[in-house]
Amino acid sequence: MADSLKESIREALVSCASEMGADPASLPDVLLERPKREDQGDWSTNVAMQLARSLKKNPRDVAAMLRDRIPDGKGIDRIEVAGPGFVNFFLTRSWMSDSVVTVLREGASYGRSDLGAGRRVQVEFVSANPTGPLHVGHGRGAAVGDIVARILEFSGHSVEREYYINDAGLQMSILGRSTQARYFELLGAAATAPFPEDGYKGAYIYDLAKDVITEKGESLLSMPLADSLPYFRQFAGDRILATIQTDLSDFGVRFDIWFSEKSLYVADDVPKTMAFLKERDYAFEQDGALWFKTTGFTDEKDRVLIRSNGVPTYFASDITYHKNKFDRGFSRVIDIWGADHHGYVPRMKAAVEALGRDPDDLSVLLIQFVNLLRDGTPVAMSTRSGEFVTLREVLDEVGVDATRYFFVMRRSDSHLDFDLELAKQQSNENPVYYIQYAHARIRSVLRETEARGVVLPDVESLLEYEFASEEEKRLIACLDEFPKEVEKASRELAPHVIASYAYSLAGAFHSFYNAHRILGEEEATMKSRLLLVRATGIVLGSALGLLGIAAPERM
RNA sequence: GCGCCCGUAGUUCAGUUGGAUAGAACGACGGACUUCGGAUCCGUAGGUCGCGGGUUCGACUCCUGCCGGGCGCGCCA
Repeated sequence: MADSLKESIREALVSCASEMGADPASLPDVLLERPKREDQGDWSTNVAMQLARSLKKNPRDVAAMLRDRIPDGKGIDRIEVAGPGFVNFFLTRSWMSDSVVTVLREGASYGRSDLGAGRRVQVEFVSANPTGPLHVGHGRGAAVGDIVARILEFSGHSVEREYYINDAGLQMSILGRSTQARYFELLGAAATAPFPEDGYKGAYIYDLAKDVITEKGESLLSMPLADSLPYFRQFAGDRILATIQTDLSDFGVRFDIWFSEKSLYVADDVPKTMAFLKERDYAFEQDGALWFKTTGFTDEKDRVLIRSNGVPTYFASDITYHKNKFDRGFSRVIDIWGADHHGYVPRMKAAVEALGRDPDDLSVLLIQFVNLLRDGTPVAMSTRSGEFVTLREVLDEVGVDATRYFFVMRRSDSHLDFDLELAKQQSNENPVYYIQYAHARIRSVLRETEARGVVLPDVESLLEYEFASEEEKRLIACLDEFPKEVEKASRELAPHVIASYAYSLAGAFHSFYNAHRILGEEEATMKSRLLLVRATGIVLGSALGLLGIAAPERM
């Protein structure tokens, strides 16, 4: 409906513009929106005001001219000029059954689009060092990344999900030495292997050390520390990665590729990339180090790639890794980082440009911190001391669905208050259950329909029916919005758009359900409402699917 | 000191090509169907959109100065 309306407006616009001597090529895009108020029509456009600006005409005159040139019929009841120059469209009731029929015809693919035109997109997220369990902050990144990937798939992209394992740096050695020290400590030889100053103090290190004892007994006690260290490092790293993988999988987050940083060094990719940059004059030597030349890019100063002691920086690894990504043929790469890395973005963009790509081929999504609360008071967390709330603990306490929803209910780049008690509550304070309850209710009504032997009519027969109530109208308008909301979420990489959409759809349904009976109504009304209920179930199911949250049959 | 983000109802937050009377949830208060699920619904109160200037027909939105909060500014990762 909106599309054909847009076309009519477009034609009228061209006709007006040519009469007033404007260049038809420079006309504004026709933007249709649903006004907030009933008396402002079903659809509204501000193009008249847009056009008036460039023509230096009175917006209301342009609007009136536009109104007179849009043909009646085609579902339009009347057109009004309002306010400073809005053109408001009041539709005949038929648009509602049209919309419901569209949903029912398209089913689970309603809302899908080919916005991405099948382009290959990579989403890299979480990528936490395998030096400890995932904490709450990682959880938010995991939820956002996973849902962004789902949204991109739904809007026609070919998506790969990747986890970058930082297994090459100093951190892994510290992990190994920490585990080693705890091993000796547990076996009463703490003095032999003192705990490193910058070591990982979390209790999980003791668990790892116990596991080593189970595997190896006391056999590592007599070995020189330097000789057993590689074992500890490998063992601890592997175990922790396995834990991370289990946690993510239990959180409903799946990865296609687990990419090891180490593999970049095994294949000599880092030196090759450095040579690549040098050849193109983007890198130079100074003070015994190799530097990335920022001149000409948006970053503020030159950065070290290879230290004077010959050890590459994290930045060098990262450039190499991103070159590797683009070499794999992705047309777009999305990185999801903690917001504390925001200063790193210009540098990485500059690097991408030096690699010969458009800097916009890389999108970085910054995830703000999670402020964990219990009954309104902050839960103390400190990574350094090893006291932090893990993702696992939150999942065990509040469950997957509520955790996912809470992580994406706000914009990713704003701080998030996560109240554990609230998330657990199965009450009206909790939006997750509100949404799921709507779905369960829908399934329940449809089960009851079947039990009473009511046969749903053909979808097409709905076109003869006119929905009349405010609640039906609001619900259908909401169903109608879904494709646009998906598009917006996809364009802006914004999962919270879907989260709040699901909430309003559930709300529109609850209002409808409360105001009207379905079963037992006069036949045409009953069957039309049943089809509406079914359509709502489809869209609500899709929205929940995008969020990776269960759409329950009953609760 | 420089840079990025943020400041909207008591609280937590929506609000992007600048548009109509700034929205929602929670909390508070008052109500609802003897039937399909009350984990629901309906209503009321609650705002100088941090403050001051500017741009214009029109600013929560754009520009600018200040105030307040977060984060970042390494041959760390």
